[in-house]
Amino acid sequence: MPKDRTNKVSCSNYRCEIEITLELISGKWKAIILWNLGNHEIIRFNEFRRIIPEITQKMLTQQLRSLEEDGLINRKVYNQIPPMVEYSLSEEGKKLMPILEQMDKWGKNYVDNYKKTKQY
Amino acid sequence: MPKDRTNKVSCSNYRCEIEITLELISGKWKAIILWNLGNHEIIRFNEFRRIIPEITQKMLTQQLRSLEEDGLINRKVYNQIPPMVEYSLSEEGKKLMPILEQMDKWGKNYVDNYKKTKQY
DNA sequence: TAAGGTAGTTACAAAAAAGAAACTAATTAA
DNA sequence: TTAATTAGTTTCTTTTTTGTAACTACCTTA
Repeated sequence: MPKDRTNKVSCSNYRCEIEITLELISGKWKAIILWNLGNHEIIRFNEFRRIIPEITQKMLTQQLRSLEEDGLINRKVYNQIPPMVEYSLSEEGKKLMPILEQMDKWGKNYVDNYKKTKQY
Repeated sequence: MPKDRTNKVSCSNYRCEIEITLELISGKWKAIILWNLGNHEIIRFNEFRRIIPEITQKMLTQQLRSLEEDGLINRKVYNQIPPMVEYSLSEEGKKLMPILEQMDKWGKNYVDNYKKTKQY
């Protein structure tokens, strides 16, 4: 009869806020968007399209709106023609950057260790 | 004419290993699986099913295999009847734990700041 | 007068992820 | 001999995510 090792976990039940955090930055584009905002301070809509050429307008709008709704980025609209909209990290968004940096480091190290056996 | 702020980003092009890291832990179950392994050392297949009751057998196998293939967890099979299979974090997987911890902390703080306005 | 730049929206289609339910094999215990 | 336990597999369906392509409005420049 196996010992029960499922005693204590450091979050309520077995779930935790990792899932929330992960959800906010998951998907094909959100992390790239946040990361670029972390490095550029302010990025406009079409600047994003130049920085991330593969993203479609639809996905870009969708992801930006979602990030805004979640309070990770700010959207500042200048009421002028031609339109000008500036995106930037919110305070909460800025607090995410150390995590993204760690993920970047971990990923680089992982690729170094595994590039012999796996392809990306 | 707007200034071009898209000069330097701290990874090749605009993409970076964040995407790789994120891919490895994304999905509905992987982070929970890793987090629990970080807290329990060893977990058997059916133990996982008790810890995470909502997961189906199919998803559990699928995610465990994927994590194993990516080198984040170890799968140790004891050739006996009834079968016994022990899952644990690999060295690379262990290195992920500080990131998950930070994500947990960030998420908790985020929920504190935003629970007034948003529901989860 | 037509093209180009701004920041989008809309409808539809394809692909990927997740879930439901039934099935497997070997052994032991009742 | 029937049920329970282990660790899964398989097929099919639903849901979610992502992509394609065309369209909008307003103004400036050629």
